[in-house]
Amino acid sequence: MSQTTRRGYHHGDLANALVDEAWALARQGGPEAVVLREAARRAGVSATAAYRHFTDQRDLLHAVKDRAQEKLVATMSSELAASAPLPDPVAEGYRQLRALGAAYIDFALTETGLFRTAFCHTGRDGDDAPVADLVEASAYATLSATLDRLVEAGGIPPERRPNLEAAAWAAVHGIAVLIIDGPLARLTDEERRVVIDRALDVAVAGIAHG
Amino acid sequence: MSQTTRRGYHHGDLANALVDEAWALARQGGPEAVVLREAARRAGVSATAAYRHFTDQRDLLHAVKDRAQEKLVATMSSELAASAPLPDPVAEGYRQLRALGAAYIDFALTETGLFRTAFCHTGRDGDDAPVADLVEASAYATLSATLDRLVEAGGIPPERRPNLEAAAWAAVHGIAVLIIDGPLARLTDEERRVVIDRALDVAVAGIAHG
DNA sequence: TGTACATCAGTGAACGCGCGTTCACTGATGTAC
DNA sequence: TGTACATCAGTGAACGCGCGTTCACTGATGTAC
Repeated sequence: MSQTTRRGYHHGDLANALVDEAWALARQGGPEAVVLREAARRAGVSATAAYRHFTDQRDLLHAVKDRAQEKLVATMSSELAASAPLPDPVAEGYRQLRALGAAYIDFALTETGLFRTAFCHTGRDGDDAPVADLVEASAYATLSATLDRLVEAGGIPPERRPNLEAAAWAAVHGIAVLIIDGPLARLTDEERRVVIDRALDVAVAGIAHG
Repeated sequence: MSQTTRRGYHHGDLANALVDEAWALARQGGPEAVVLREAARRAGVSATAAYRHFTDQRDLLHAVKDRAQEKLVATMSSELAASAPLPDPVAEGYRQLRALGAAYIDFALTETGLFRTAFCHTGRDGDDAPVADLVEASAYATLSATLDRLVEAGGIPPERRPNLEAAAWAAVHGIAVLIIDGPLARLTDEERRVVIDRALDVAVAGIAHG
């Protein structure tokens, strides 16, 4: 398709086309599937051409990783926005928290390749983005804001507020990873649903009482 | 070293020697570092010799994976046994739960290569061991037994018992993964200590109240 | 509007890498008689 | 105790693979005059 939009010798927007193809590879096979030569092939271009736009294969992978992270955040946000708020602000805060967690896990299970890519090593300097980077425009920020609202509404005493992001994140991330390629991979869909539900209950209860 | 114990043309115990070397590779570089040729090299043997004892590179990796899982369980068990019990059975149950979680995370952070190997794909049939397999001789069994004791002692109402293993496991696994190569990788040692502590508090509270 | 020329964005052949794996082989070991 | 022979456990050369990457190149584009 990017091939059909190509006009003549010059591609026009090869950088984006390559990321698109790499994205498709990642989506289907995770970060290991992001092969520079294959992305170029699919874009209808010689492998060398990629080096006009990316310094490295890692550079290309990193672009996909960024996009995958954005997609995760966008999915969570939109799922949150789509749901109906509750009148009680405390209940509403907890509902949001649970919805965020559910959306995170759902993304991980339905877009496994992208999820794994969002959390892969690219080996690039500045990779393993420090939390500081994540605070802006990320799942972390959304989560953080939700927790803040919960404190304001009186749902969580302020002295228990610190570091709740990490605890909440760990709970949902753990479930996602254990199901994706850990010991919970063999569960049936129904068992899986139950386990996810239970884990979310426990996580929310932990934030409420711990 | 395995080279020095070698007597003559026949090695004597090449299978174990290869796993030892592969183990050392995994310990230092994770599952990707388990290179059959390198393990053979280190064992002082031609690469081909490995095929007398393992059908595949995957087969060798799987042996290391098994051993890494056992090591994780052994570490958790011994750390649990080494700590002082509390008089109150409920408090003791929660103390054990927390100690197990702490040991799990500690193993993940100090033996990262082995931890990652314990949870890697080997692509072998029967890999991604179903939970059923794990119930015997595993971290899962230890956790399960601890939760059972907690129910018996009255620390958890029986109706809230189901699926707590997965929830607890997810919490500690999530923290470990996020720190090992996720967004929490850049924390200082002190921040890390605080985050782990907080996450354990929240997880235990969740199990107690959720 | 036309031309000269720098720059940009591609090409395609080639390399090195290190791996896993196969092959035909040979030296060592153990067992039957 | 000695010998024949099957079997076991190694050897070393070689292959194919597909990758990332470099190289010298050429076609297309845009700008100055």
